[in-house]
Amino acid sequence: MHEPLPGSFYARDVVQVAREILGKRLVRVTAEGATIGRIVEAEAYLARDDPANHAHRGQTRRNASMFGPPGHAYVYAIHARFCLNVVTEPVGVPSAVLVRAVEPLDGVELMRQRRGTSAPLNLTRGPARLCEAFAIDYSLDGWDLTRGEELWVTVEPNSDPQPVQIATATRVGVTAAQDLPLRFFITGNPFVSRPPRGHGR
DNA sequence: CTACCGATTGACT
DNA sequence: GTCAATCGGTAGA
Repeated sequence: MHEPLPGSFYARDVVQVAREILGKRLVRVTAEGATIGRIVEAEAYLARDDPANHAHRGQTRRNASMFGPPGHAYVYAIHARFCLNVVTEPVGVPSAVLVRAVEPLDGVELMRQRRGTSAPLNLTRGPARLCEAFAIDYSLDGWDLTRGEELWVTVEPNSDPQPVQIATATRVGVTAAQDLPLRFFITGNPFVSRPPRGHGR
């Protein structure tokens, strides 16, 4: 139970991984305890022809993890907050999936303490919020998610007989390649960070 | 060294 | 809906 997904899950096309990681569980274990959440929203960053990818202009110290093995974490900071990606595709191909939101399943009280708020929707809805709730920072950049220790992704037990319904939209916040349909989320899940562009009244 | 700026969030009108 | 705090990464002088 809570077996980590193998490297072969990540060593595939980044869009396929971004879609299939939806509905999986993100597990984080520290001395404080465990937190678990269902991944409900993710974005793909392509190795080629994607100017929104941090690796678009080549390898730097920051994005080095994206050039490493699939199934490792790429953690970066933006606006003084952390975001979590999982590295995909073979070594040397800098693609990754940004985990944008999870639905809290276990360890909710610990998430509340770390976030300093009790409103459920504010705990893990958004890439930097979920990192704070799960105590994810630079110390986990490059971490091997296939080890099944400290931080990993696992298949949800008692999977729904019906597969999750996936919607597609444009990525959030990017200023380059704004029109690429590379954001994926579970339709109707309230923990998705924001409705697709053009939604609402 | 300085200047610019972003894969965000939370406060505010 | 709008807007600015925030700070490390990157590029350039």
